[in-house]
Amino acid sequence: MIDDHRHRILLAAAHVYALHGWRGATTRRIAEEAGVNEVTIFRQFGSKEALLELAMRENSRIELAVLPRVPAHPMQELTEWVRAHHGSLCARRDIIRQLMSDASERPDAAECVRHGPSDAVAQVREYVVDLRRHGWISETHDITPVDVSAAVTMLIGATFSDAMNRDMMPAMFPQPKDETLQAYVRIFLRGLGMRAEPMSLAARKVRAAPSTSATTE
Amino acid sequence: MIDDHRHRILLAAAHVYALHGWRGATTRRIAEEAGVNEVTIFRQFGSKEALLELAMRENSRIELAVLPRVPAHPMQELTEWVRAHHGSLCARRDIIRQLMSDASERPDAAECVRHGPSDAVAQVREYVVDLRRHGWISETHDITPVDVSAAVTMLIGATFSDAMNRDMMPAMFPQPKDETLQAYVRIFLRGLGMRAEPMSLAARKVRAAPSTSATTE
DNA sequence: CTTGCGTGAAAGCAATCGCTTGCATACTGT
DNA sequence: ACAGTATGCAAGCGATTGCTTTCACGCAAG
Repeated sequence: MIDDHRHRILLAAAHVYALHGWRGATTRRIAEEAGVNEVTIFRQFGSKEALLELAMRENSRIELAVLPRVPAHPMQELTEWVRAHHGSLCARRDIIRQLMSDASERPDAAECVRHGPSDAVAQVREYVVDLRRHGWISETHDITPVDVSAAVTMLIGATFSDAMNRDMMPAMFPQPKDETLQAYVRIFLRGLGMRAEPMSLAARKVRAAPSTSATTE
Repeated sequence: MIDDHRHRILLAAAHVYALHGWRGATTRRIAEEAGVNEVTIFRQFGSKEALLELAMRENSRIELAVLPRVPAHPMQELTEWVRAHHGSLCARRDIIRQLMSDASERPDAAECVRHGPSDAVAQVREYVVDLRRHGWISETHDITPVDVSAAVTMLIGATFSDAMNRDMMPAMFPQPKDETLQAYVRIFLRGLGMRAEPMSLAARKVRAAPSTSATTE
């Protein structure tokens, strides 16, 4: 029973915070939303600050999908991953927006939102390194390490912007979500100089050559 | 004298709002920051709502640089434009963050922030159309209209994300700002299948072929 | 000199904020 | 049966909010 109350309060706190931010997330509103007396909040968590800190730690983390260790169908794998990441960001959209604006007053709010995109960048960059290692991207091309790094940041950034802004600035997103995300990946891979098939050197690692993976879904 | 007061109050209102959001931008704080008695605010603007509405209308708009009507040095022109756009976004970074989180409570707050990126997308898309018309991008390539549209959204989205997040998530941006922005443009143009020189058909429109414009600065 | 007008200083008002207190009630384990 | 714990309810505290009122001062135009 007590855990049920704590859980409901934490959920309500995250929900109210997502809608109204730190100052707008009053203990009375959270209590009402949780169907709980306001005093219960203070007896269980001590203070509004402690409650929201807990609620954010448990509720602002976005789960990352995993990219395969060795690339088989880059276009397809990356598109699927980007869609999953975009979905995670959308699910926490309001909370992320509030955290980012509250960060100027409560620096620890930034901490909650920092890891998501950073981990995403790290994971995709690792995947791109594997792409090069397995011959999908020529190493002798005129693509510098800065290009690779920036391309990854660009893909994650565009996905982030899409998740945060699509509902708010429709004119910025003339195409439907799914096709746009897929196109992000296509531009990304083409911008990195990806081939339709991996080079002969590493070709033996791939069982069947996926000849259309770069241009079709 | 009276206009000087109004101006100082509007500036202070925008500044305090950028730091503390709607609820945190109290009339007492704004008055203190403006070096003005609190009553003066209400006598001049009527209410906190009217004041902030005015302050936002005058202070949240970001100025857009212009792209040349006919492309001559795409890589260089686009990079310069993206840098200017990034700078405009950074200058209003805090205000944009607050507006985006306040949008769930005050829908008209979203209005202030909507036009910037949308206009940017429209302008770059027009530039890309000109790129194709002048032969910088093959029309017969496997690049669909959705790709073009998404690429533009991607470039603006990555620039937006860079401006909003770079200070908050350093791990997401391992490379320095200027090189990253330039790399965004490079990935963007390469992802669109841009050539080093425009095609012969439209080549006569360009006086001297800028042979290095796609790979160098 | 007088008449407005813009301003500052001080006080205050109703509402809301985070948080506390006191007391009654219900459930749980021994 | 008893003690301990978790909860609800009502009331209230001091602080802060947006906003108002009252009075006094300075200053420019008639």
